[in-house]
Amino acid sequence: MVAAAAAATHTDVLDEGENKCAITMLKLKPIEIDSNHVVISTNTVTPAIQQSNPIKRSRKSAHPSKTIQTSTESSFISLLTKNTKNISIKELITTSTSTDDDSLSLPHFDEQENTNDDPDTGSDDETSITCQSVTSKRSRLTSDKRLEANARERERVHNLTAAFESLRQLIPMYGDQQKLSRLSILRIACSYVLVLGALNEIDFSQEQNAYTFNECFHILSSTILSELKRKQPK
DNA sequence: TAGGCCATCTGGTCCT
DNA sequence: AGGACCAGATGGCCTA
Repeated sequence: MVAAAAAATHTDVLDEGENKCAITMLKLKPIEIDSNHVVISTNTVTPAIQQSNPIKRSRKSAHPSKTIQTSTESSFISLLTKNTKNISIKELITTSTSTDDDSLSLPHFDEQENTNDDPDTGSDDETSITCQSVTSKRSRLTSDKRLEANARERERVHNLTAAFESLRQLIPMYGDQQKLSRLSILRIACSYVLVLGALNEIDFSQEQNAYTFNECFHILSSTILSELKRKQPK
């Protein structure tokens, strides 16, 4: 199936016989979709994805300890930029660096007693006062809530990744060695929908142009070729 | 080495 | 009110 689709997509213009062959092959694809499109499941796919890519998982798992401070800093500065338009960039930098310890590397908990002995965070110069006045307007999550939210967000993104992987396996020109970006997957999938629609005499195009099958197939072939050009080594 | 891509964290906003 | 969703920021990996 993959090989057949791959062969077909390397020919932009097909004659009648090849078209019939392509139609026959492409008609097999919806059957696969019908049988597989419900594979995605929050409870089943995500663990598989997590285990299928241990290198990335382990690599990314080491990420938070190294970047939480800078990430929080950037978010903090961007938040300050949003909320306090009268603060200059220089002041923002001063604020972020003057409180660069626990106050930035960890969330500021509402119910946590701020009996911090740290002289830096305890210093009540103008910048720290400004910082406190800004942070008091924000709704902070507790550490447990923050971790739970992070876990949910990871789960959500993992599901998204799993859905992309599932979609990638359904589109033509997918080989085991093929690596397509999410954007490429979406582009090819859109073109593929046009082809499937043409096969069933349904116009899925946004403009309702009623593309012919040849036009749809050409669009699909062009899309695949253009996306592969981005990936394939020269 | 620059750029593309992705995972993760985070805070804000929307929805139920 | 809590969870889902979203966007911004950041760093790591890979490739041309």
